[in-house]
Amino acid sequence: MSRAGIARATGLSKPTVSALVADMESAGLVRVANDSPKSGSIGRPAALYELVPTVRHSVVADIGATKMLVGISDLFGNLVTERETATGRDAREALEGLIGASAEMLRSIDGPCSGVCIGVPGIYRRDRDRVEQALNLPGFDGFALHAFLAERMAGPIQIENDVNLAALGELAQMGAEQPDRDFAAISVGTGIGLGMVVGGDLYRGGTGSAGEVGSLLLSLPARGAAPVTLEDVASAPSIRKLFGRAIEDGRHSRLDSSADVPEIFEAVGAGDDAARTVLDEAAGAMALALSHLCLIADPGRVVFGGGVGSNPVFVDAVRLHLSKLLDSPPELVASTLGRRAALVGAVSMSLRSVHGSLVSEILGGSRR
Amino acid sequence: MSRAGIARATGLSKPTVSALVADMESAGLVRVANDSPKSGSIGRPAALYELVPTVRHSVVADIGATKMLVGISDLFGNLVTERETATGRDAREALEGLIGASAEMLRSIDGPCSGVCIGVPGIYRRDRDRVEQALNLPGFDGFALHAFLAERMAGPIQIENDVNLAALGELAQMGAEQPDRDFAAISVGTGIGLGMVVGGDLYRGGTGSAGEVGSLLLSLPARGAAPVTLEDVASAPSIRKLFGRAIEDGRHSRLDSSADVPEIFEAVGAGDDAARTVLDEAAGAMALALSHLCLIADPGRVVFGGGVGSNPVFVDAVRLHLSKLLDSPPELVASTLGRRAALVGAVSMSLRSVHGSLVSEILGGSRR
DNA sequence: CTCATTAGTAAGATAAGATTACTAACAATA
DNA sequence: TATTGTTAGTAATCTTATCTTACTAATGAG
Repeated sequence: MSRAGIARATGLSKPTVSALVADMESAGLVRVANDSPKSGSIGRPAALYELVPTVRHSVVADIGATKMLVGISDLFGNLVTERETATGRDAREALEGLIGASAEMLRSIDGPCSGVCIGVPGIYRRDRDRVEQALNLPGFDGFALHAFLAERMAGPIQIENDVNLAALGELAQMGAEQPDRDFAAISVGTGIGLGMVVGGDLYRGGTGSAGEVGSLLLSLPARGAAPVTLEDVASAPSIRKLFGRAIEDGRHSRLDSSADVPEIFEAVGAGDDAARTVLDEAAGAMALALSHLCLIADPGRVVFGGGVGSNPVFVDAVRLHLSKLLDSPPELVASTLGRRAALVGAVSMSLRSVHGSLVSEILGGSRR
Repeated sequence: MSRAGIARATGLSKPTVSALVADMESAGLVRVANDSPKSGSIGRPAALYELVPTVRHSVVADIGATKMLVGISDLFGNLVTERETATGRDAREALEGLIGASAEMLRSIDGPCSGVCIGVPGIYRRDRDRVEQALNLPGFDGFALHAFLAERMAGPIQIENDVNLAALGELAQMGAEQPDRDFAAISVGTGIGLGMVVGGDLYRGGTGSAGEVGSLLLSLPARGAAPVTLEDVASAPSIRKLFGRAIEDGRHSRLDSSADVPEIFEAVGAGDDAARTVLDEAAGAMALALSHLCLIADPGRVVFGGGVGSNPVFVDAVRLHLSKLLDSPPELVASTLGRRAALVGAVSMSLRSVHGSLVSEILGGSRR
């Protein structure tokens, strides 16, 4: 963007913009872009300025049950480095792996780390600095994550639920094309989670535990009977279990009773009876949950992610079931980010905070 | 608030504040309060300034199915006048009654009307200027409310769903005591509606139709069977109907089969069998819907309003059922605002806009 | 080669607001 | 009762971010 363009966009005068840009350039925050046109259009060619992407780097990570993604992001949100490692046996091992990997990756970068954003598979409560309901990873539950990391890493540390980060990732992915600032991202894999974006920001709820749709009840449990939740029907382990049971019940199938979810879903297209039954059950339950979500929160769009959720066969089946439950169902799409969704969201979240601190730093500097 | 206090609160210097306050005082927007202490504490006594409540008035209204509340609010949110009239036969008659009543009430006020906020029993779509799903009032559905009112009334016109306004009303009622800026207000009466406050603001959803919980399905409808919604079990008409049916089915009761909802609820305490059954069914369904709401949106508190909802018997029953469905259920309380909830909310909403326009007016004036 | 057009700079003008130092008005205390 | 400490408010001056105006720089079109 040129100085004159900034002046037009902000309403500030050209001299003011020039002075500010000069300050920022001498501070090393911006530079003249290489692709500034020397000619081509009428008038004096503009000197296009761009952020120097390397003045700040942040560490981003997504800690999963078995695998962990760690990366370094620059100011543009480009992942300069990225690495996938095993999570390890427990929380401490995972975090030490994370710290080691990030330290090593930061060595190839000049300048310090100016922020950390990590996604965790559970509810993180800022007020108490505790991870809750992190069932997948031993030792995570009740862990004081912020205190642990603040001692060992530089810069402000942000911790967020992985599904919420995935929602932010989808927001970043949609980008400027579609300004869909209100939507929901549902992740269906080992568990089922929901992240909601409201007005371009994450919505966390009153106590920070919004989006725990895995525990959604499919109906009022009969007296004494065990309640049946969405996760009992539509998560990956449940789908496998239900498929195995369908086979035992004598349903026809060309697949083995220990088939994997992608195999099951693929078999549906080939007319597999057991696979069809299981998919219908899972998609029907998900559609019911979605109908609740739409009537309560009315997201403009729903993005499905995770191993099960990003499968188009699943999304199509849910869409069909939902159309029977709602008059005007929202747009359902399958995520294209795959397993990197939460990492992309972590980048997006750290960018917000880094940009904010950059602005106040520039203002603070010029006030002196 | 004193000039020195404003300076401390805003971070501006005392001379600046003094100049601004002097401007506002000469413009008639603020005045020295009568209760300024001439003595009592150490130091020079502060001259306490207050907004002049009568510089702006707005018209607020809540249009119900049968009755309509119209009032005039000053800058403090005091209802200077308030009137209850019959809604009339259709939308046009209601609106003409509203316009007539407000014009008459405004005559006793000096100065013009600086804003209008009305609550309607249906979804209002700003983008299309259409009321939708206003089933209770003939002629309302599809009515271009804003265009109609803008021709006949002065100032900016705000139109909002009545349940959303009731939620705002509860927020205003809670006031500064409890800063509960994330909560849900459920209105249970002829219909069932939900208003959500997120971060102190109304949440309307992607298409503006968030909170239509009346249509929430209690379970996946069996193939070919009619779906059963929350409203089919827990709304006032449904409760009466179910009670009548329970009597027909031979349940014991000291009440007539045409008993009213308050009578039915009161009978529960006396051990009435049929009443107990019906209450359990309604409260159970509501608890299921609440469990969905909590898992999805996690409100910090839920306020029940409306004829059925504000009945403590109902709230107690829902609380009991909900405690069986959720590990940590939110606080459930019955509204104390009664039928005036939406009107109070309309006052609150109009205050926000009037305060906003006042600020920009003052700034605009001082810039000249 | 000149003119229209757009980018950027220089120098003075303006005004919002800070700083400093004062006066005003009270309570507490000797 | 006079003094002292405390808080409220004002007067005069100064900073500084910004705008305005008028300029130069660099290009394409004719």
